[in-house]
Amino acid sequence: MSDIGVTVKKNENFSEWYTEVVLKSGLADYAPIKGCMIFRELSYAIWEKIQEIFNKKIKATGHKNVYFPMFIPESFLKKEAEHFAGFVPEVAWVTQGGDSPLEEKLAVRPTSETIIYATYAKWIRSWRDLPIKLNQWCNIVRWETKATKPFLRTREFLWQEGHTAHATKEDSDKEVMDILNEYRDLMESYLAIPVLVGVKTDNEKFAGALYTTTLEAIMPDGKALQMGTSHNLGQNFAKVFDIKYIGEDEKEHYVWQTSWGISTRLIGALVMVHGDDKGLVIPPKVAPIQVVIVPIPYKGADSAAIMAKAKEVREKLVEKGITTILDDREEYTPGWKFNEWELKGVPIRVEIGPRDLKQEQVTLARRDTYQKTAVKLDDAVHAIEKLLEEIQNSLYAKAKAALAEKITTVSSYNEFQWTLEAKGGFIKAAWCGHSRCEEKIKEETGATIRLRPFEKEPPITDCIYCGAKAVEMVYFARSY
RNA sequence: GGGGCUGUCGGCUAGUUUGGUCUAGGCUUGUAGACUUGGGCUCUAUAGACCCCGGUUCAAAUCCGGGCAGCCCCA
Repeated sequence: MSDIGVTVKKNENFSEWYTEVVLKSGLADYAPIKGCMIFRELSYAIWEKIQEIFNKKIKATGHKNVYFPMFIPESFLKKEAEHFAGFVPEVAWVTQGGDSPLEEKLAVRPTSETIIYATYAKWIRSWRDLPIKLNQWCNIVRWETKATKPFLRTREFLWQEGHTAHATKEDSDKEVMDILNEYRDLMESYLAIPVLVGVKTDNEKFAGALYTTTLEAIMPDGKALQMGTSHNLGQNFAKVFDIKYIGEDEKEHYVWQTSWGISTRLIGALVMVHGDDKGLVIPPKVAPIQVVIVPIPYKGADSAAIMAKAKEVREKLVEKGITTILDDREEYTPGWKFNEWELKGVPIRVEIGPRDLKQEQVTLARRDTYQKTAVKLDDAVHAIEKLLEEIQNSLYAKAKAALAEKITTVSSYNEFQWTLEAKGGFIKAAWCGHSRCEEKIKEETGATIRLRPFEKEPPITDCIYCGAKAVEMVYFARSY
């Protein structure tokens, strides 16, 4: 019996708990290809929600969606040396078509900068062509050799990648920040996952970028998860792909470019941050099903009246734009349904039984706290609307508190190591700004600098590793 | 990157140590029916499996080798 639901406790074996929730809730299944996964109905519906939200945001600021080929000629990928070196270890290649070998092998895109920018070179002539702001939703292949995990690290995943070209550095800087802010809003206001934002160090920046901005969340096991990145590519790609325009000054200039992306990894974050021992907990704003109505038709009770009432409530909710389903399956008992919908993370369950009918009420059960309340039929819709909002806010508040609890400021390397072992999470420490210290710390502890925060704080000590004068406080963590 | 472990009906598993009544057992699920329904009811009937390739052997789910797939732990 117990093996229908989640059998592992979240705080006892986090890793196994995650795997169980993902499989049993119906989010995903394993594919018969190593490191690949099947996005089932539930996770794909969440992904569609994310697409809907983000599309609305970027379209409002003049971006348009396009689709470029998934095959990239080797020669394109090679053009930007740093970019090529960064991606080549995990590129999957197509070397043969039918029976005959290809003249030039083709990369299955690990990211699309090169193929898109080769085309930008063709399209951009004048300052009047700028800015160009395109985005695509597509799949990506990175042939991971490390252990894979559904949503978090798979050989193929889904994402969106935005690619823009601008006349000036100022414009491109602004684009990087605008997108970062939209990402942040998506994560915090919709997915209810608070993030830290800042800039990556040179070691951790995107291969070929001038600088990379990032959004980082913390997971309950104390590991950081990179939720999204927005890069300023400078003129690196413009120079190798020869993307030039004639300015108002009648002179030739290279364009300034940005690229940015979020992936289905976000779904993994959502599972880890909000889920509990009973399964998924999906924030109302991204829940494919927001309300489930479970009728409770006793033998001898007026089942017809209960059903009629259930349908009436559903109609009213649907009218308000609340995604509602009525679970009228006769082969399952209410108790069974309760468990199933909890496993699937539906934010609110509405129970309607003889008792409710008699008192002209419905019973509301919230997924996040299991709290049950009775509300009068006339107030039901309003109460549900309010409760959805409250659940959304409460999930965010809870995650926010968890994030705050997982940030520790340390003033020595000893304390750093001790904290990392005992507690994990983000560790805020003073850093001299040199890659060497960062590398040594990574080697010795496995932690990397996740970000250099935008909000600068004066260093409280010298560099915790080398003792030289520190330039800033940065956030370290072990990460997924 | 390093280490450990696992693969048996759709799911969870017994059997593997010590090869042989294993014609592979149980629970759950599926299907048909009855009974129930406020937290995974109960009963009856029925369906369903040894990951793949090779080796050892009179005999392989069991031992050996390889492959494929998955999980966990550490960095």
